[in-house]
Amino acid sequence: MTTMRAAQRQAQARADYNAFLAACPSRQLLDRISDKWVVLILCALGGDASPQPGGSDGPRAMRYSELARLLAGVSQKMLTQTLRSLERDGLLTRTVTPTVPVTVTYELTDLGLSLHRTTREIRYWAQAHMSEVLTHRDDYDAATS
Amino acid sequence: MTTMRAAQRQAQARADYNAFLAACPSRQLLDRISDKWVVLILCALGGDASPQPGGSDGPRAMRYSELARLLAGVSQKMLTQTLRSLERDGLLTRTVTPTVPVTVTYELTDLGLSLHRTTREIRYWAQAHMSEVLTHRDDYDAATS
DNA sequence: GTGCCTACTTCCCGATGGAAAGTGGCTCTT
DNA sequence: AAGAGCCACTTTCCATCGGGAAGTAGGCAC
Repeated sequence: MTTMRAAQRQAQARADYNAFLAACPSRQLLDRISDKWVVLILCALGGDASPQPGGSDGPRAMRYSELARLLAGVSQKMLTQTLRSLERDGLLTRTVTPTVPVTVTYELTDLGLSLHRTTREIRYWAQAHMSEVLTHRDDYDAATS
Repeated sequence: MTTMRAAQRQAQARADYNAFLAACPSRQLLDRISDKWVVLILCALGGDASPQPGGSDGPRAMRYSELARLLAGVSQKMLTQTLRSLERDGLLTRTVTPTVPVTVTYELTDLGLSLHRTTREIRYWAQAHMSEVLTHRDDYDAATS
């Protein structure tokens, strides 16, 4: 029953959802995931901590403080907020272990992993084409100055 | 000469750029492209106007007003601003044709096209997994209410 | 002239994100 | 028993950002 409902929804999705329409739910979802902290959190939990494409050790659970350290510059407020919304959307799980002091770990779900395949490409693209972009910026600024 | 310099920069890129570091230029670039309007503009110019993955007619130049209509909900201010920054970064070109009234068209460059491959995946992901996300949201809200 | 067209640009204001300080629960020290 | 410390937040305050609406520029038609 659940499976059928999911299959039906999927079929409906392919037919109805269009992120170009402002009122479409998929547009809000696109807005949500087109966010720097979302991309970086998915990359972090996906195991892309090292700079090179080949440097991934696969997805792994991470502690809150570990994420805060890796995503240099994120405020605690945004980190918590973003993690909560990703948890609500089913992209990751939040696990509280009653050690002392308490340990909270975050881990990608299968759904989160499927999006990670794309967000990792965004990061790699930014790193791989940085120099090209820098050159274009120089040209543009020189031409418009 | 130009080619060698590009190759050198590329080599340096792979060695040095890491988007997890707040001060790294690639981090700012990641911030820039992890933006809903950037994703939608690239999708629009990449020819993804129809909702289905198979519905692309390939990249094409579009007028300002055409983009404004397709990206429902974008303000003129943000559209202009985002297009300018994408032009500066070399992802698209802006062409003014002195018709009457004036015609301004935007078209992806090769660099823009290479990023479009990824942004289109983001849109498809949002549309394909919308129902799953909706289910998770219901579950989460039911559990935390 | 007046109006109309496209493609912006400017102004104002409410929403959003960052910095920093505060909270709570538990344990270890003195 | 009273601090002190640690982790994971939560709250407060303020600056910046983005949206809505109105204004601008330049050219032609009437």
